[in-house]
Amino acid sequence: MQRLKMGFPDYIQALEEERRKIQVFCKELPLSLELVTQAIEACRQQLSGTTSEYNLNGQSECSERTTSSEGPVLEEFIPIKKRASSSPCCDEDDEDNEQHSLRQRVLNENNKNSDKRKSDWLRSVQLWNPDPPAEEDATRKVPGIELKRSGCGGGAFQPFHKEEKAAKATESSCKAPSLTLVAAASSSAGELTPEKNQSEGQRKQRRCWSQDLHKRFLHALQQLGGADSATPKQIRELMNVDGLTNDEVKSHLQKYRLHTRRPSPLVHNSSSQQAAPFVLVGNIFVQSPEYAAVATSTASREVNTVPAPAGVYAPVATHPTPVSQPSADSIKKPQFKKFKHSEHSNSDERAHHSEGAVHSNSPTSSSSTHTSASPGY
DNA sequence: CCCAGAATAT
DNA sequence: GATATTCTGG
Repeated sequence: MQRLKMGFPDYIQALEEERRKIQVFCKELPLSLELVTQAIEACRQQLSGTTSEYNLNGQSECSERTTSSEGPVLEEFIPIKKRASSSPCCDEDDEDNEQHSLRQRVLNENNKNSDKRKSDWLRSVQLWNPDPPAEEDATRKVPGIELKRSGCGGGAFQPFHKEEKAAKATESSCKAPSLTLVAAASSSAGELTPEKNQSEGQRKQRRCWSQDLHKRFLHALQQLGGADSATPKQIRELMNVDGLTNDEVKSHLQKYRLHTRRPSPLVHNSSSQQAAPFVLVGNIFVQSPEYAAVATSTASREVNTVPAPAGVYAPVATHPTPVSQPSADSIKKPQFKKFKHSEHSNSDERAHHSEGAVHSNSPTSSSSTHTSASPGY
């Protein structure tokens, strides 16, 4: 009950207030009245008797401070259901059976669920590649708790924020020191898992699509004229990443396309139509006021600036364009099989990304603007 | 048989 | 949800 939130005296007060209200209906709600009255009674007794006991707060042990380092408070959050899911990447230990959920884990430092709005499917792309079991990373091991490393992918989303990434020693699981957005750096060689010889038909090790990897992917995509016209093989070749397989690219491409087409067909509740972070003006995306307000600092307005450079992914803003209500499907259209990309009957076809137009971008400078070219990713 | 893409599985 | 693998069909 709220007892936890308000402390006894307050609780009693609340009860009394409640009783007052109920009293009006004592005819209709005799029992309720009775119950509340009893509750008040009970509370009072306890209050007088054992003062504390409930005392609320209930944060008892947050004890575990992340040892030294940061001083920041650690109240306020308490990861509710942090489930360190599988730990596929980085070392296939997998198999995490028991889970002592309770016990609040401290290490929330990395917990930044700031936004989440659809657009960035990419946000979830992990940062580094599997191989190095070597981490031991910064995350302090809290003595008693051993958080299952979620490896790369796990599900932990690593919001690599444009800024901050720099310092930040307390990275969470993934985040290998390397990588960090160091533009070229890693380059073709470094990455990739050499592929352990997993004899048998073991499932392949999960491939983690690091930022760099994804960049290459995007880059290749651009050169090929968009996700719709590029084929896995071509992409793989362009990416020139050693060890990368067609299937992996294919899979990634599939996901990419998926996220690209319809970011989030969800909640369009009547009343509060959420303002999309970006709006389409002419044929370019710009930040909508609402969002701009939040993100102001960076280049106030500037229409042509497409999505923040950081993201690398431009929020595709597939426009609602609610034409006659799609009613009950459109989400599933097994209908036509392979029409390849080419003819589009008026049927669905919501604002396709401007693939064709993209091309231009000079392959060489992947770093800089990069983003802009993305189809709308 | 190779490949792409969709559908499933994990 | 992200990847991997399997299923279809060209």
